[in-house]
Amino acid sequence: MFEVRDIVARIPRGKVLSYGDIAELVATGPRQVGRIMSEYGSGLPWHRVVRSDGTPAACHDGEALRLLRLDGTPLRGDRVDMRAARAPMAGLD
DNA sequence: TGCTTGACTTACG
DNA sequence: CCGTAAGCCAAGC
Repeated sequence: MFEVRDIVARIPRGKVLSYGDIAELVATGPRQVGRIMSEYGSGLPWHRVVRSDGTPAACHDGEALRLLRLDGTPLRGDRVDMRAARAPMAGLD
């Protein structure tokens, strides 16, 4: 699960990653990513991790939007513009 | 070992 | 846009 923490910690400012994307990188299911975040997500920019449709994580959605705005993440209304805000998965190394 | 649950995803209506 | 269903992997009981 260090993988997940490492990846989330490396997400560049103004970019985001979906649970599914992280799940692909760590070769596991999206639900595990969420579960890991709930347990070890402390201290990580969890607000840069959104769902595949661009909606913020299930908790602190208002907080997430606020932080994303501060990060300069391409927001479209109350959700993230995934097309532009999805971080390159090959560069987080 | 088997069932339930969850910061999820995709597809349908 | 919202609700429902099936698939998914791991933890907890």
